[in-house]
Parts: sequence; C-alpha cells; structure tokens
Amino acid sequence: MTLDVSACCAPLAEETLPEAKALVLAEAFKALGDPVRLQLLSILATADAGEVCACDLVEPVGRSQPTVSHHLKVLRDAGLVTSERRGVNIWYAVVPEQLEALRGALRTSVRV
Amino acid sequence: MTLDVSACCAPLAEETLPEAKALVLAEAFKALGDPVRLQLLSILATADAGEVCACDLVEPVGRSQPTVSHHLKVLRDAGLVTSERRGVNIWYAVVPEQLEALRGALRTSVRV
DNA sequence: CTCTGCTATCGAGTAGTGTCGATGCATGAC
DNA sequence: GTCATGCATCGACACTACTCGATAGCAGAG
Repeated sequence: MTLDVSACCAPLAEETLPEAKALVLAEAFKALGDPVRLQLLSILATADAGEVCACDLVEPVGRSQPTVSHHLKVLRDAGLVTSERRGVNIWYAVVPEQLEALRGALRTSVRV
Repeated sequence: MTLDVSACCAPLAEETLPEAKALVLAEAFKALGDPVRLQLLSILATADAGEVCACDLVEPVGRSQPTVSHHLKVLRDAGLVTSERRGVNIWYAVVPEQLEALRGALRTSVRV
C-alpha cells in the first residue's frame, strides 16, 4: 500500500514570495501597523499643501512630542514619508509611490 | 507684536482618520507585518485550488508547526484568511475582499 | 473501544515596541 | 556672544510579539 499523498500534499506553486522580499515587505507593513502612524499619514495626506510641520503633528494624535518624533522616524525609515528642514521647522510629506508599491504588493498576493 | 502662527500652524483638514478606525486598520496591517505571515498569504494566494491544507504550510516557511498554527490564527483573526475542516485536515484560503479593503485604505490615505 | 495522525493550545524564554520625561542639538532672533 | 524654540535622541519602563517544546483535543481507521 502506497502513501496517499494526493489527499493532503498537493503540489505547491513553487513561485511563492521569497523570504528576502517577505522581510522587506513586512518591515513596510509593520510601519503601518500602529494607529498613531496611520493617523500621521492621514494628516499628511489630507493636508492642503501636501506637507505638514512637525509641530502641527503632536496635538492631533494626542501623544508626547518625543513619541510623535519616534513614529515619524519609523515612517521615514520605511520610506513612507520624507522630511525637509525649513528654518527651525521640519516639514513632512507622504511618498505616494511607496504607498502605491504596497498596494501593488497586496494585489499580487491575491493574483500572481 | 503678534505671534506668527501662519509660519507654522497652518489650518489642518479636520477630517482625518479617526482614532477608532485607525485602531482597526492598524490591527490589519499589523497582521501583514510579519514575513512568515506574508509568505503564508502568498502560498495560499498562488495555490491552484485557492486553498491549502495546513500540513502543507509548515515546511515552506521553515518554522515549527505550533508557530505556523499561531500565525494562521493571527491571519484568521484579522479576517485575511478563512479555515475549513475537511476530515482530519484543515484547509486555509485567502479572503480577497479583505485585502482589497486594505488596498482601498492605502489609496484613501493618499487622496481623501 | 484503541490507536494514529493532524491541528490547536499552553507555558516559557527572548526579543522587540510604544511611551514618557529628561536632555542634547541646531537654528534663528537679539 | 546669549537666549529661546523646534525637533531628535537617550534611558527606562511596561507591554506585546515571535518562537519553541510539550501537551491537549479531535477526527477517522481498524
């Protein structure tokens, strides 16, 4: 009697997400996995000028200034936002291409 | 001399992501913020039948069976996959609508 | 019933993350 | 130069998450 492998061990499509790419993608999604950072992104995205001074990002999310600064750094390290010093202030803006790339990753995960 | 508020404190669009919605969204993205779970999703999405037996998910990701089971639970709790017992095996499949919802959230974050 | 195999849960160890107050650094005003 | 201000960094704490071996639960075969 042979083992009934067909019942369970169906052949897998061998072209799945490689671990290296999974690591990079996971880092990006991890940056989105915090409500404060999502709110910061939303504020930046909905701002009329497309950018917001860091000083205006503290009060809306209800966290301390160091905490907001930390989250902004996470977003910047993930390539989701850019920062630019202008005098004493630092202005942040979203990077639409990066968000679009993540949307693409979600699509290709469903249909490859 | 009046304070120069115009230099920094620009009026914010008052319709940003509410905290409650940010919490829900963050949970979903947090579920995507792990390379093992991304690989699991990829395997499920690229499977010919659209579903894969749990026993076939352990070896590809290179983790122990309890660890894989844990990640599958996270994905299921996030509504990203469904599970169905069929005999002794349990088959997992992606929920395309949920992934599409996350893609939509990324789009509306850029343009509201 | 017992036995076997597949999956979920438990408990514990380790590592990572969010948060804050205190502090440092840089810029511009004076 | 000094001073004030905006932002980043540091240090510490609590909490959460990933991982595993061990174990429990469950369905089907015999």
